[in-house]
Amino acid sequence: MPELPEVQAVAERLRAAAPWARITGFGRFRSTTMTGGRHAVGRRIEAVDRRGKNLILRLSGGWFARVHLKMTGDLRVLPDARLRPQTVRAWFALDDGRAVVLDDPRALGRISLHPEQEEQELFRHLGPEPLGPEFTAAALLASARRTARPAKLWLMDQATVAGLGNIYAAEALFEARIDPRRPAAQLSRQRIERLHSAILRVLNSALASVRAAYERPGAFTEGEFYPVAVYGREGRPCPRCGAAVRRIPQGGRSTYYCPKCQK
DNA sequence: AGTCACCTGATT
DNA sequence: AATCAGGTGACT
Repeated sequence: MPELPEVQAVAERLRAAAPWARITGFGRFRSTTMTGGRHAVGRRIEAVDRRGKNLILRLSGGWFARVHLKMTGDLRVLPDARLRPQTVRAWFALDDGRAVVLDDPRALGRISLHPEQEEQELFRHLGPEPLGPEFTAAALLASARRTARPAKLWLMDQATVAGLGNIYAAEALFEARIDPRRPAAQLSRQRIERLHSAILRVLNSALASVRAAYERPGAFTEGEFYPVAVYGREGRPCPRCGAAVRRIPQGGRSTYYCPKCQK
């Protein structure tokens, strides 16, 4: 599921479940799924934030839970902790009977508990929030000049900008008409400006789609909730020029792009 | 800078 | 049986 827009929607949906009761216990699928769970017991959730693709559950008494959904995770509230699907890999039981659960068929998602002083260190490797004030074309240009990597791999690096993944990196490059294989350091200032605004457009429009889908149960399982131009569309016509969309391996995963209009 | 391990399930 | 999957950190 989750790149930045999906993680943001998860955060917003969780916020709607406030006010929170106290955490009375926790459970986990394996010891690696959640670490430090005991530090959450007796505390209350005070806020839900997002940093890149991470969720932060701020707890009373100066602690927080960092949740990473990885490939297939979802974090939500169930009305009854005892009625949890098999794919729930970790949960916090609340004293009103509800539970906050990490539902993750693939079991790659992780939760860890930390004192608030550790937050800076924990997220030190993350670049600017793309929808925040620090993400400017100038900052993106400076980052591009410091790397030898192809544009797509550079964009997916969480140190470049926090929250883009395989889908939205490909979509932003399509939108900006940039070949994903082109070394980032070669991109002109004008192209970087185009890319910067493409990232904002793609993420904002995905966010609108994801929010709409969340208000309609089942929308995610129906497949297309975001109108992708190239991702997963190998061989289908480019919506801009009609040429066949191509799929190439980059960094061990698939990149989709239009060979005719991305230069 | 590139590859692999972590996991499970869907698809070919 | 093999390959692929919206992620990332730990290895060569």
